[in-house]
Amino acid sequence: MVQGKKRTQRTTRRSRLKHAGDTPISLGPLAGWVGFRLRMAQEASFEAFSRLSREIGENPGRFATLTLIGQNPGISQSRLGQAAGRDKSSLTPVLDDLVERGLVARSRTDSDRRTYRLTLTAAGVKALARLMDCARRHERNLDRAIGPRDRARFLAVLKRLAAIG
Amino acid sequence: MVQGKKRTQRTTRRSRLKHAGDTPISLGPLAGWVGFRLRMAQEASFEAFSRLSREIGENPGRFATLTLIGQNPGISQSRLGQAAGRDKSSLTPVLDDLVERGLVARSRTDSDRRTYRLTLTAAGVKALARLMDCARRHERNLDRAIGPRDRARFLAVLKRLAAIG
DNA sequence: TATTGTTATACTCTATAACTATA
DNA sequence: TATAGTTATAGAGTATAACAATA
Repeated sequence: MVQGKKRTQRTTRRSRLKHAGDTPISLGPLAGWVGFRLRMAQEASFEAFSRLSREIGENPGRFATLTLIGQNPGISQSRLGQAAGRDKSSLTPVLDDLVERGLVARSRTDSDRRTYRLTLTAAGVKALARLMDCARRHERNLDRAIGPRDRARFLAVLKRLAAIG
Repeated sequence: MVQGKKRTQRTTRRSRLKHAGDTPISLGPLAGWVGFRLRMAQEASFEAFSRLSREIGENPGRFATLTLIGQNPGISQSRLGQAAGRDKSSLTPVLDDLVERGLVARSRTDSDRRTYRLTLTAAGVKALARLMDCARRHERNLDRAIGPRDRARFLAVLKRLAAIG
């Protein structure tokens, strides 16, 4: 229990893009499919961001959580879960970790003593700022691959895809 | 051990896109970032494909493996791992599962008795065909969200993104 | 010595169900 | 009864390290 407390440094997938293999492998119909290419692109992007955030000693998975709390101070854990598309029980260890490391404060409200109000501490604001730097660098790298001409259109397509049933 | 053998039907994230919340949550800078939108799009796409393949009693995670074996008959487990970007040890339970269910055949070679040659069985070919149907339907759904005008360009961008260091 | 595949082990992320305390 | 959060538990997916068999 409370597994989220242990912070490991080597969740990486260093071996991910090893030597591309002797003989090229046939991808068959996969090669032209959006679903497949979407997954590959997302994995590459996540991997690159992980690397950057690990350089500053942060966990890429915490970034979205810190951002959402910073952007919506006083948000409850359940609301946060909804926004991130995760069950509230999944957030308990994440927040335990962030609180223990002094980045997030949980405070009870008077009106409804069941819920917590989540806010960033000063250290949390700082950590988020560092992660934002990483994210900006990361976005610049992605933009370079996308090309300035295609960016807006690409982003619009991604938004439409995220909304499919 | 050999955890891959148990097939669960409820790895789903039914609660993923629950009621979109009373008050809209501010995404802040996340909203305009490719990395974030890429993740959301990929999750939606994976979720949709999971649903379709579950309808036919198949695991979406097995699709790429079956496709790669079907496309490269006689491939070894190590090569397969390289192609999928996974460690060979990660494939052992996956292949145990596929072999146990009679979809894939492992046969030793004479030339090098360390490696296996992986091939699809007749049942494997059939299962793959059913998954291909799902994938085609899935692609049509994605294409509808993308729009015919943007598709080629979108795919090209995804390929470039997958290649970032 | 190096490589193929397996095993033992561990860690992340996620979920459901049952629980406590509030409402 | 219903909701917010926690705990117990489980499972998928992945990795590293050590190992046996083979090269």
